Amino acid sequence: MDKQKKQWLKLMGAALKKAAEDKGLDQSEFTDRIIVEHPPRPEMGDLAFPMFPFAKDFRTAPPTIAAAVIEALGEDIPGTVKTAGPYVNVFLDRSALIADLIADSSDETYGTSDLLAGQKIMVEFSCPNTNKPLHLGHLRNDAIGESISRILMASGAEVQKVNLINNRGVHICKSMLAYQKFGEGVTPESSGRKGDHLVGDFYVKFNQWSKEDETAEAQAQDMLRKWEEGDKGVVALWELMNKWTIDGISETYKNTNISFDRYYYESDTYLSGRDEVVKGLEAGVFYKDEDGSIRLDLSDIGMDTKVMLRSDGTSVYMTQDLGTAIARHGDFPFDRLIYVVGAEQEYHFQVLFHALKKLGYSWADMLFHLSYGMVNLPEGKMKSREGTVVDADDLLKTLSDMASEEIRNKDRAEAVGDVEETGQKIALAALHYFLLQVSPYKDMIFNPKESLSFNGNTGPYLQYMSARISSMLEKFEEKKEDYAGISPDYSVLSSDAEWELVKNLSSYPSAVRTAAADLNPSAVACHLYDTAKSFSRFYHDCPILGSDDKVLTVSRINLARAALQVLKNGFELVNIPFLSKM
RNA sequence: GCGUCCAUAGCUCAGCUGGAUAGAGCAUCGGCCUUCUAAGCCGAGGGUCAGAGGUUCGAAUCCUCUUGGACGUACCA
Repeated sequence: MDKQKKQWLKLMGAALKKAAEDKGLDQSEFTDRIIVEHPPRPEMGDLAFPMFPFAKDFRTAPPTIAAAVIEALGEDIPGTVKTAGPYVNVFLDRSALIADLIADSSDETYGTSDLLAGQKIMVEFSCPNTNKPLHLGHLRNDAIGESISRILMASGAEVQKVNLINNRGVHICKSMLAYQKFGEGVTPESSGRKGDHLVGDFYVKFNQWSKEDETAEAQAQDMLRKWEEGDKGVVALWELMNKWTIDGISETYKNTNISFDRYYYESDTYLSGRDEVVKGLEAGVFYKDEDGSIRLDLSDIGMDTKVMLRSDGTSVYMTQDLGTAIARHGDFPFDRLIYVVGAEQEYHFQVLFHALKKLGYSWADMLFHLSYGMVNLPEGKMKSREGTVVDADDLLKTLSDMASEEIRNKDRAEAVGDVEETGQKIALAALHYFLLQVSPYKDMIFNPKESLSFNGNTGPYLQYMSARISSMLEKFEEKKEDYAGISPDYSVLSSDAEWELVKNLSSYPSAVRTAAADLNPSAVACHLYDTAKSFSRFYHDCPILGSDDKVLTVSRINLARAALQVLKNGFELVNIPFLSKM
């Protein structure tokens, strides 16, 4: 559709100019002000050009201009035009557009572009703590980060996905301490408990214990100090338990199709961050406060001061992020670094970016905080203390089980083959679609009862449509000989349902472009829903294999194939597994 | 207090750079399985786009104020 839009913009520009000349006006910048739209109802046309903006220049009512423009367009145009009050509505040459679509959408490159060619973009996301398993909030982060990365790649950028493991700090020591006291040597192997959950259990245990024993917090601090000093026993335990957690979390990543090109560990970067702060102090960017801490003065951007290094010389979150950013630019000289991090850390990133700028790093302007909203429950925030946190693995398991049960209830077990595997893929579709259909920056509500549905505007609905197309195409392949030598004729695809589907499929690339420009996967997710819905209507209204007209069958098959390709390509971008059967 | 963000159907969410009668799903009610998978399709009801001003030929969209909410304003991450 892009091609046609551009073509019509040009035609419309020329026509406006001609109409202006006829009136004795000389307005050469008309073309910049032309707006293309889509009429609200299909029977009104495919493209709409409002004439309001030119009313002043022409000193005429828009409908009159519309008529003049149509006059100026003449007869020799690819399609037909009609005035609709102040609008010039265009009806595109359908068969030409369909032929273009079929040709363009033949493979996985449909929807990709070179919009960001040559750009190196680093995307940071997930960033778990190593003291507990992932929860629903992480799943949103992961879904956004992974999807954004894929969308940017599809737009031609060279993308590096990075994860920062927060494996250092007193919260880690709390799990360790509880393990020392109550663990009795239990391991993930001996208990059969997934490593991250096992470590998380001890984190919970610590919090219970600290209520009874008021020295608990101090003991944890003491352990952190020992860790920083390199105490062998503490470091060994730290390494062991970190491995458990990371192994467990990695399994969750694997189950959700999330991956990283590179891992950074806070334990590696906090020291280099400290060096940077010291350098910054010497350079006069930072200053030493009366209390001994090293700070950044932010009064120039209307904020207070911020601690870069504690008075005892230990590092804070900021210290570490400073070191990490600098290390990253060395590893991968990015044109853009996108931090996918919750909105509650906006202040932190403002300070971080400002600090880097003041330290003289020219690339500080290329840092971007993709600030996303929280996932809340109907009763409010998820609170670990109240045990209302939705665990990622539990949620996935619940969804998978529900999907598997659904398969059996519908007597599809035999058709799909591996019920459990299919169930997992349906679960992923449900989850990722649910998380990505919402604009990232908005808070969202997860209602377990309602959100776990597989009907309606959901991921499984999208999968269902792709599965139906697949099995139909399979059937077509079986009787392919019957259609040998039959060529498609797209002028036979004249129903509303077909045309709506064609228009949707044609605008898929622009949905991907929007998603890339706005860093918003929901543009793709929502477009795919429209695709599935359009296909569904087409499929319902238009017999394909059942038609006696072989030309019609072949033409519709090609359209269905295009729909499947769009769904498949889009699924890849929003991390929804494709199923040929369900 | 100050700062940032949000407010669209009973609920969960779309609504592209301002444009024609504001859209989906869920829920409610009513149709459709002798025909390509009913996880489907079709239809009905449901809206003062939080409120008030303003800009504009034209506002859910831009500006100002008010109200309600979230988050932040740590030598936590």
